[in-house]
Amino acid sequence: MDVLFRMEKATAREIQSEMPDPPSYSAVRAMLAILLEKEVIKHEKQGRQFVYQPTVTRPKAKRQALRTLLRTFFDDSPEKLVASLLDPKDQNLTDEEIERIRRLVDES
Amino acid sequence: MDVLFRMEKATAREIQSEMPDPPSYSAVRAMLAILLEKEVIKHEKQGRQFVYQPTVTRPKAKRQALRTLLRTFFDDSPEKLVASLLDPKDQNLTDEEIERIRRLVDES
DNA sequence: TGGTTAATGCTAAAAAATTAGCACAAAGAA
DNA sequence: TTCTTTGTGCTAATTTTTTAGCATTAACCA
Repeated sequence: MDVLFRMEKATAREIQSEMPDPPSYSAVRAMLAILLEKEVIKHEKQGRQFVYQPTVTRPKAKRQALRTLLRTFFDDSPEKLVASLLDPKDQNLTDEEIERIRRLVDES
Repeated sequence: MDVLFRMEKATAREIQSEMPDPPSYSAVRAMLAILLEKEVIKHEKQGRQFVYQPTVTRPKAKRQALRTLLRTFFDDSPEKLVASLLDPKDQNLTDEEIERIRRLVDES
């Protein structure tokens, strides 16, 4: 699902190639069939092949992922998350990036 | 693993109770045995029962999770992540929280 | 056009995960 | 102490996932 959320749309082959420790092509297809059945993803025929994409919209998935991350690692504190972003131990932001973030926060 | 990262340590029973759509207690125990075998988690006896915890340190897992989130939903752009935090559509921060984030960014 | 490649539909087997449940032991309560 | 509760160690059965591989068909290319 991570691959699909990142790519938005992808074929079975593409999904497999983007997966870390990819299982066999058969396994990927079987999994996609399961996800289709659960209506977690949908597919549409594009020429000869199927293109898969998540059923949930990307913004919704994004909100959910953000919420889960906050809950799991940041005690539900957005501030702690930002602190992590700024911490050179966690991320490696350039001065320019930090400056852009500063402007962003100042504007709100 | 989300549960374990959030709780830091937990018994099989606790893990099960914190899981969304929890499987059977047997399944949880079986899964923990698999994770132990893969050395993804470790356990120590505490009185009569086992307390489980991830093998990877929390900071390391946190960094990894943050990187994955950035990659999956924010084009590897920390700025976009912060924008999402500030966007009332995504998160609902109080003015005070935003102010604290502003101070944080200004100080760095 | 004809041949090759590559995608899906299917099937069947193997591997892995999930489940229930029992024996045993330790902790706690009456 | 004795009884009850609760957690682990196991086992076995069921269910689910993973895998390989073949037939068929559509797209592509020389």
